[in-house]
Amino acid sequence: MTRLKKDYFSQPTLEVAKDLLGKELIFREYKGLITETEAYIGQDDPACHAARGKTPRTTVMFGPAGVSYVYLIYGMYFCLNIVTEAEGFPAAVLLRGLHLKHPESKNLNGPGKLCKHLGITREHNGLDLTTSDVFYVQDNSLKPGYIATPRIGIKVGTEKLWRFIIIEDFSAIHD
DNA sequence: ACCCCGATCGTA
DNA sequence: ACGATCGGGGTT
Repeated sequence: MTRLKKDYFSQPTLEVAKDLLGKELIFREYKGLITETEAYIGQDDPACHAARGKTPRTTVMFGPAGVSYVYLIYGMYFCLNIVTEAEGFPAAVLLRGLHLKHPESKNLNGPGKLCKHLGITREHNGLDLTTSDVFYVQDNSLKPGYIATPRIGIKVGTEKLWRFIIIEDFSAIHD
């Protein structure tokens, strides 16, 4: 059991997005298994926030891997991403689902619900998950099966199957 | 300064 | 099917 480091998040985004399934997200007192992700990859991906270049909001996506990208969506919800790939290449993995195991068992399906329940807001944007002691991803031995589908809520780039969902039911698993 | 609209979600 | 709610970013 080891914490995922810079080298891990620097891999190709699709690899990271798939491999993060089943890994443990730790945020303060919360711990849960990642059950759903989406990949947003570079300026050729029209659905990527950084598709039209670097702006104040998307600056962190151009930065080093393993850093959080948190943004406000629809004026009401926050979404949590982890930046991937080489510095200068804007890409990230959106965390869309978490099977919370601690301090309570709860299925957080949806990026807005995930952030709301954990208390993740704009103030958690730009944090380095590879050095923080309270916000990071922990490796484990799980190798869950998954399916790939189009990404949710976008109007462009829908032909890419860049959403990944765990098949297994983790409701009975605890550490 | 203005305006459009979005990587969502709960309610109807 | 739809409204809530507001900031990012392009346009005037």
